[in-house]
Amino acid sequence: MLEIQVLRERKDEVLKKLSKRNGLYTETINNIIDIDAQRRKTQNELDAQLAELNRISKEIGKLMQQGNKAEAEAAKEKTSLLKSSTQELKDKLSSLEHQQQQLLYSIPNTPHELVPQGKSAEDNQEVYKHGAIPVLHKDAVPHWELAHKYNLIDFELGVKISGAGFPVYRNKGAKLQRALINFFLDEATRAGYEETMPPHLVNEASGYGTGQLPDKEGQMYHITQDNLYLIPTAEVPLTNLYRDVVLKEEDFPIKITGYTPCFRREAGSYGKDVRGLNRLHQFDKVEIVQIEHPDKSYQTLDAMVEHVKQLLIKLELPFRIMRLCGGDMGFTSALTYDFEVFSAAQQKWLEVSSTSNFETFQANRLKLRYKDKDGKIKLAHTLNGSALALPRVIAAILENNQTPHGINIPEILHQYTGFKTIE
RNA sequence: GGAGAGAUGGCAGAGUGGUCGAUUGCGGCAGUCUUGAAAACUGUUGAGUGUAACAGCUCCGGGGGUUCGAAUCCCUCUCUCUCCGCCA
Repeated sequence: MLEIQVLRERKDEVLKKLSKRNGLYTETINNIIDIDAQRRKTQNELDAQLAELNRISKEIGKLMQQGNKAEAEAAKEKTSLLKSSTQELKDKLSSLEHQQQQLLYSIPNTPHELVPQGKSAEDNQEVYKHGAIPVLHKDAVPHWELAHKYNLIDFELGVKISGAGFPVYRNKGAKLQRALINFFLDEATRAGYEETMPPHLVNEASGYGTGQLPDKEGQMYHITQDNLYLIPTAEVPLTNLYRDVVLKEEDFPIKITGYTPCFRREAGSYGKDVRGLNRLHQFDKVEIVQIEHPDKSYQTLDAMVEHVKQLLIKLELPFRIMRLCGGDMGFTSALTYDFEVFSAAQQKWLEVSSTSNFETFQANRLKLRYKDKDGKIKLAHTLNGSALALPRVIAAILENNQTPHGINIPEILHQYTGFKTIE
């Protein structure tokens, strides 16, 4: 959520930045500013009347103590008019506040100056590329066939016990999952992130904190009986650890990592794009989150991008880094880098990480603040990145490393898997 | 699932209708003292909104109500703790 002061004081700048996104926000923002003016005016009127009411009440208290019943009664008379008019103002105020809040929720984050203009994924900017595209043998097949052939993942069995999008990993397929999770967590620990194991179900307030609610509730599984949501990413519990927190400057940076399964209802998209591991309702991911001083957050974003980059290099996967354009960037983000690995049998790039700086957008909702040197309380910056999401990494490992005799496991994983090949 | 107790400032813990935005202790910060530190002493120390700065206003788990006036009374929701039951 954008800060109302920013809209009030730097409207033109905000509108200019937002112009990189799809959608028009001028009218909404004008509307917000208008409502805000009314809201503040109403607040002032109300405050003045409440001050008067408080003054009279204190007077009555004194009169009662002095036993001056008659004057006390007279004073009471004076309050009745104030009471009804303050009530009216209160109602008006809460209605204005509500309207303003709803409108503010509907404005996405302002893109950073590096964000390219553009409507869709085609307008994203490639900023880095690494590794050669592998040339596969003539009988090479996509990962879902490999998964079947080597008994690594059983999609049909998943359908039986849960439904489409819930694969059952088996044998070396399951062990490869576990190996990757351990590898990612170890790398994050080495980079100074605190390892955590957060809850996989979160409450409504947490959903609001990171921006999944109120707009995107359809993407989350919702347990209505207890009003809990299955997390679509560890970003939600990890970032919400710092909801309603006032940090000290020396606490920065806060670096946390965690492995969790992720649950997504993902209404939409069918056909070839969703075959095999490309799109799932449940998948595993190691997330890295940082909470940082506003002056340093872009430096930190670069460091996080570098961290993810090294993971893919160590896994020997060909990949590219895309700077998302305004039209493709998430609602809450100010700058996002997507990592895509090349899946050689499918002959396409698969997104395996999204690493973003949210600036104060999440912090504003989370009330995640810090006290600066002058004792002023300010919003912190939040960042997060997948490091990494497993399924598509596995798809690429299986496809890219297949030979007529089996699949080679990247060397860095040998210590984790305990095996070097899948035959 | 059943029964009971509770929710107050960073923490502990008072406060049962009228200078309570909140006694006190601890912690934090500043100062005195000290070569320095500790101890002791003195002062200061919640958040939001608002203002040029004051003032004012709001906040004692959330929401609602009673009253001229509520941290204090009533209703309701949520959460926590204790005991019993069940259970990895």
